[in-house]
Amino acid sequence: MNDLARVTAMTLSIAAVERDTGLSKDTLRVWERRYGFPAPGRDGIGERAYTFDQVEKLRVIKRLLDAGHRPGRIVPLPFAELQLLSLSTVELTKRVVLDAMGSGDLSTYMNLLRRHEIGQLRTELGRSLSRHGVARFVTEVVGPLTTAVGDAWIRGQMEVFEEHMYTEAMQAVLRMAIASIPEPAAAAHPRVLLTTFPGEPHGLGLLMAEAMFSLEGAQCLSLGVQTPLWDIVLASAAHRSDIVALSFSGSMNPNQVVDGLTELRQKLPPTVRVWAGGGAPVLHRRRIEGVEPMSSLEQIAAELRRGLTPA
Amino acid sequence: MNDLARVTAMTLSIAAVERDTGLSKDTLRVWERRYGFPAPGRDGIGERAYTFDQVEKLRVIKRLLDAGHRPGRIVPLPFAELQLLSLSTVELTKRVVLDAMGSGDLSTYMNLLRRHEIGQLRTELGRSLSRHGVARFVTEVVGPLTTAVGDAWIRGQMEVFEEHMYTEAMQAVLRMAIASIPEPAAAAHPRVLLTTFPGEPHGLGLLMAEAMFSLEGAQCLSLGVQTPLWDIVLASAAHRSDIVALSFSGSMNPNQVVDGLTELRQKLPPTVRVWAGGGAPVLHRRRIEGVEPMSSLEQIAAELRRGLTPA
DNA sequence: ACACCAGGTTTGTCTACGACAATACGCCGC
DNA sequence: GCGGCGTATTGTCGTAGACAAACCTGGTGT
Repeated sequence: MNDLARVTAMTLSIAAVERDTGLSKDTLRVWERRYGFPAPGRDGIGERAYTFDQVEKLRVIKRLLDAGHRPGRIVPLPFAELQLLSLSTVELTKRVVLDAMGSGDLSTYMNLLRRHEIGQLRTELGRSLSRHGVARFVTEVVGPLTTAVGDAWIRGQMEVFEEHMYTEAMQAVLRMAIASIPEPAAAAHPRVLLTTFPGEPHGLGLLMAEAMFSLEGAQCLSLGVQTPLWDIVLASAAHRSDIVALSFSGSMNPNQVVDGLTELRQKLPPTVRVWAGGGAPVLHRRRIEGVEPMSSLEQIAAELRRGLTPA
Repeated sequence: MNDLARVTAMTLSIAAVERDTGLSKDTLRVWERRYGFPAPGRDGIGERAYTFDQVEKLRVIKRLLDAGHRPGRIVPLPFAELQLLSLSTVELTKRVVLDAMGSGDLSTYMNLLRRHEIGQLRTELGRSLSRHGVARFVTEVVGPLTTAVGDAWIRGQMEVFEEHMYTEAMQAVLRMAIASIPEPAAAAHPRVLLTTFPGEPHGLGLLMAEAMFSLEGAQCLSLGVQTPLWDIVLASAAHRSDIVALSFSGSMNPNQVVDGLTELRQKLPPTVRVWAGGGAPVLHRRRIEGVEPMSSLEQIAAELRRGLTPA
């Protein structure tokens, strides 16, 4: 963080590495102690100074962690082996990709994205929306495509900025789709509050859910992403919501998911239902009292049609 | 984080407090050492257990910090005095509010927001957009209104969830406005990449800027918020952008702003210009070599019209 | 009265290393 | 092959001290 480090820019501070890799400072220090990597040099004042190569390797490691590998096994590995591992991780998720590729023009969209033809991508997505209607577009295109994009990222075949481009394009299309759904008659329909927890930046799941809810006539109020817990409670009261719907991606820390949901459940009145959906595996591995896991977008519609009699 | 704490839910762990207040664990511990507040109890395993009252007070303190107060002065103060301070902080920002209120129906929108009439708010904003056109809508309504909302939050007169509601409603309107701007003829216009740094979650500034750029015929590519530094560089290369435009709100840590901009400037080719705008005071207090601070939305249009001859 | 500089205080972040609870692995017996 | 139990792994929290950068304050010069 001193001038030398900044001017030469050959090294990064621990805070910069935390920002770039998503690994906490505590974790970085404890890995250094335990596995001997990363072993940063020190700058003039004795603070850790990481090289670009180290950060590069850390990013690959982070991806592999998210894909299910364990630190003790992979952190000590040389860079080349990590890259091999990245590719072989394809196996774990092959089914999803095959599903995705089988069901339509997903590969078309993926190719447009890879070529950074964002305008074209948005046009094609809009066309698909018109052709299939909102419901099928969301369940058969947006859902699988988003999974495929996340998957490509895990395998190291897609950069973060490409995922951002995808999110931005899809967001534009989805918001247009949602705006096209007519407002429901006021009463007799459930009121739904949608948001994500702090630390969860992925908003596409939220928009997909909002579309599904709106199609069933629910009165939706979205707070966007990363709402503090206490504000979810306040907003739920202000909106008089029947359901609080949360979205969790695989990038969320499982502890934060479980702790947060437990805490939220306690702070909300028992009459308010909590629905949790998204790609985070922890949702289905650990049951939480009073929180209903949604395993698919279709389940939203199904549950709503079953009526809101207590679970 | 043990079961006792979770089940009784009368206390929060230090991680939960960091999440709810935005104050780092390090800061919380050092305040306890120095000022004697917060002085949390300990749970069964010796970890800090914060009460709701303490968290409540911490949130007020955080607001006051963002408004320019200093920890040593305010952290030891009793709760009642902090609340008084919150209100008297009106002075600091009075001018902005008066400006805002003077120039149109901003108070109408503020009242709708306070009453949580989000549907109505969106309708009225859409009407205003149609009436004034995109450019005037952005500079005379969105800008001042966003400032007024942030200001009300500083003064403790608006909850975070209300700010989220506002952001969501405005985002819908702005995206529609941007979609209505026709694509420019391909060549001869600058290509602009828009995004924010990690840690900066506020996306409205980005959308306002995108609207202004698009109106001037620029080819915009937005990555949304919180793009890692290195991915900004990659995206800039992929998009062959002439300008990288960043947005910073007052909530950003000044150090992260300066360090990040310095680092980004070094990683980008010198031919790519870096424009930094938004409400963060640090942008105008400290000059950064090769980074051009934008003090207003109007300046975007002005600079673009001046042409892209080197600054 | 205003600008500027020096000296002192404040403040966030970094250092180090030990400890422990929760989770996941892997072995064993069925 | 599959369920249960001991062991290894792993992230986070604990302590306390240090220091650079930012900020305030008071004094001097113009």
